[in-house]
Amino acid sequence: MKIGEAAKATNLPIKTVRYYADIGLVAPDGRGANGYREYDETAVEKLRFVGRARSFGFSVPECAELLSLYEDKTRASADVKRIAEAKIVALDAKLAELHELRDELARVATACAGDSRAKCAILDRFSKV
Amino acid sequence: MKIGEAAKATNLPIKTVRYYADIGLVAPDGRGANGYREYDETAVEKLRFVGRARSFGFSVPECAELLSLYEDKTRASADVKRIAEAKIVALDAKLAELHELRDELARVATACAGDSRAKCAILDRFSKV
DNA sequence: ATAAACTTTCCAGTCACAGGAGACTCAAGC
DNA sequence: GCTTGAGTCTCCTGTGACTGGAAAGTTTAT
Repeated sequence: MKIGEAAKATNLPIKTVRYYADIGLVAPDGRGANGYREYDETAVEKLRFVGRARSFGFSVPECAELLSLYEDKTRASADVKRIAEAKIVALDAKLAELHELRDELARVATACAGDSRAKCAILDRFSKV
Repeated sequence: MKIGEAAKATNLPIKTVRYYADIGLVAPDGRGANGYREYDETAVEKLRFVGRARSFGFSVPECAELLSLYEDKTRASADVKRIAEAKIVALDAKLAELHELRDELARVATACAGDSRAKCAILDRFSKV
């Protein structure tokens, strides 16, 4: 199939599919006589794989690593587990901080009277003027 | 305090602090006679807030909006409250998304044997939609 | 036959920084 | 007083992961 169809099938922008081909992350099956990229089911499968991994917060180099693990079925799954667990630790830290930020913002919101007065206790604390 | 100390206090790279000053996101308190940026506790507080907000995917313009809650005393508090509450909704959505991501990743990581066997639930999960 | 849609390459721009050069300033040690 | 090293300044370029657009060729539908 051509790049447009592959893009639709993987739910990725055409530009992104082309970009992945350019950087050698997911190469198309080959080129047609007209020079068009040809994607077979395997390539589409890899694109889907990468798309999902990216949405999980893996960088492109990490995706390349995962993809190589994916391609080489004989490799130990411990490698994949190690990468995933490192990612979970980072996510937990992010979650904790996000909660903190959310609560801080909520404090600001509740401290606001919500009327037309330009007075806000917490804002006063931060404002220097 | 000078930029290095401010950077250390906020756990941000010096380059980033300078960048925020350049684009007017978090201006230093002023400049010393030698031209060095001077940061007071208010500026440091803002840097900390921005640092956290940025790490959750809030763009710089969005951070500017969040900061305006602290900075703009002339804004009616109803507006402040409205903006704050909209951001809280966005934060909650982000929280939920991250939670989902984290749990999904944790689930497949535990399912992954982590030994030398070729089968890995993580990779399966990526490839099976 | 022609128009619309699709694909190609190439180049520029984006966002939020990061790296490095070259010059200036400051505090400490000799 | 001088040197050394660390810290800071501005300016310029590079990065990651795309995204947009131009100009040209190809395919498909009417």
